[in-house]
Amino acid sequence: MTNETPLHNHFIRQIVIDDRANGKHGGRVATRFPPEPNGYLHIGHAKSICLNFGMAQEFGGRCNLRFDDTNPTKEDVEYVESIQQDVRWLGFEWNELRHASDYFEVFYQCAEKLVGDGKAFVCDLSAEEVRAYRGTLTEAGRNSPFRERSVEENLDLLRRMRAGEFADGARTVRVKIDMASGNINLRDPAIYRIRHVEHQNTGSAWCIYPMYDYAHCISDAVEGITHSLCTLEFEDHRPLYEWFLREIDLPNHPQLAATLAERGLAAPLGTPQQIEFSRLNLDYTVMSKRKLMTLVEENLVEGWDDPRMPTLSGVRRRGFPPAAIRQLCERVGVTKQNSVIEFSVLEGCVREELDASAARRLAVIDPLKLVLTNLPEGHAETLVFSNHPKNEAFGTRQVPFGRELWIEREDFMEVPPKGFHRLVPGGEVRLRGVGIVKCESLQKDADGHVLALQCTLDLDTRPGLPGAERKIKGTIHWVSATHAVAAEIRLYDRLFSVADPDDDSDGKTYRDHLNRASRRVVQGWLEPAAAAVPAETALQFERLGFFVADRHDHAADRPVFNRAVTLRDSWAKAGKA
RNA sequence: UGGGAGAUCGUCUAACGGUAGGACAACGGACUCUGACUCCGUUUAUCUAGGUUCGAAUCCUAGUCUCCCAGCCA
Repeated sequence: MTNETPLHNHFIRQIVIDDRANGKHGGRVATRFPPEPNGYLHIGHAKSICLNFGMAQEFGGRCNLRFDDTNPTKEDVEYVESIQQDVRWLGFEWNELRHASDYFEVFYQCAEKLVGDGKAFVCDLSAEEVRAYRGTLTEAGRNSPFRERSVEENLDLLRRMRAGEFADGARTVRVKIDMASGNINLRDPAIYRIRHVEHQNTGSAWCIYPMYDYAHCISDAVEGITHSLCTLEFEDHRPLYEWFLREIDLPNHPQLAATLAERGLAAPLGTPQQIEFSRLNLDYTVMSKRKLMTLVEENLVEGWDDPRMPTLSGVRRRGFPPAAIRQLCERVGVTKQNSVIEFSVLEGCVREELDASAARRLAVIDPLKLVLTNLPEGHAETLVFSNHPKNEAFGTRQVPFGRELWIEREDFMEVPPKGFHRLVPGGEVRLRGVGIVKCESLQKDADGHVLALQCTLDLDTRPGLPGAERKIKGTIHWVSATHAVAAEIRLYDRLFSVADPDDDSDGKTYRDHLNRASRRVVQGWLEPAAAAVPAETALQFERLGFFVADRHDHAADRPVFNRAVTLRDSWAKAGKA
């Protein structure tokens, strides 16, 4: 079975181990997974989920799911629902479900403190003016002309902002740090903006909304998070994260969070530490929410859960098991190096997991008729097949067999290349579980297209007979033509034709690199026991690949299967097929 | 000509002054009633240049390259 124990230690685990050894945070470990509900989760998020929930699990700690919903103009309940579903599907359960918006009152109280302490001010500059005052990467900025307003005036303005007296964008609340800092995040960043819009969680209770940098650290502190794990791009936000925590000093000012207790929300105030790690990127795919959103909105794919999408709902529908995604995250490790993982690593994880967990079935996706001429007309029998070659616990099943069969068209060649182990005119091959057949003759249409093969079955080679031991180089799969169930088979390939679709240096964008052949739908034939399976069951169709009964469209009387991944095929790879 | 971060096989990732190891990929072979799985083997790496040291991926110096930051996004 799949081994999910750590391959090796990583720097974040080491930090946690050291912190516990030093008694930091009283030895507690508390993490959180903080998605913004503005899109669907993707494989990149899976790394963060596995890390955050994994560290908490490993050290007997807690991990919250927290929606970072501080910008109502971009967020939607559709996303908060899908995110919960995806986290659970991946195999994790949160300690508590929180929203940053649960803390809006706390953020506001903290803002009044900052204003009262002379650390924050209300700024009347427009967005363009702020940009002009900010300076550039190499030039210092200038102080806002409103920076020296009195505490009284700032407090009055802040309260009137909250009360809704001002128009969107008319004012912001900013903290006073250093307009000359080399770190632009420290040039008096805004902590509140005015937006008269409904919020998916708080309705119309607020018209001022906090900014990420301000809200995130306070949220972490309020939840008693010990290790706040985030991606590399937040590295130069860390000084700001620490500035807020230091200036607000929640542990020594618990009254700022007093409203939480009234609402029954535990608030074990602490001082969290932000630690950054690199994102998970995959080649032949895009991972930015904006681009994924575009693919969906412009119908370049069939929704967020299109099996070609790197979204968790997409890979789920594709048939990738959650254990494979977890294994991927384990295999890629946790470091601060930017990296792009080869898609084959993911496929390897999927094959490894499915090889162990998927039952075997027979199916033909590109049928060619084969008639066993030495069996009587109407011959019918039922064979017993093992469901898994290495695991008897999977049991056996009955497979109907008859005189007329479907085999895979590519398993027959009139003029075979060297090394072809399958069926050729006058040649022999083993029919899986049946015996050795010899191709005696064939029919073609006017175009030379092969219509059917006439073969004879060597009765001495049926299973159980001594003749069955006869060595033969090839074994092919088949399905009884009279019993086969027609199925829609969806064959997927990578969505993009280039390794780095994000690279637009040649003037082309990711849209120009969409793989037109990434989805192919064919009609195939299944043995009855393959069709009968419930939706979302993963199966190996022998010699073809791993397939999953489509979550939404599959029904036993109208089967629909998605190909998750092909089997490794050293024959095709040799360029012979 | 600002600030922050990172450079180890093709790709990820170990080694914390003492034999550069593992995984995936690739290639070759064994096995096989799945050309699968499994097993065995092979190829390939310390960004550069100096220095310290018996010994450097690791420490020092100077470079080079890559990534991130100028939202009232997260």
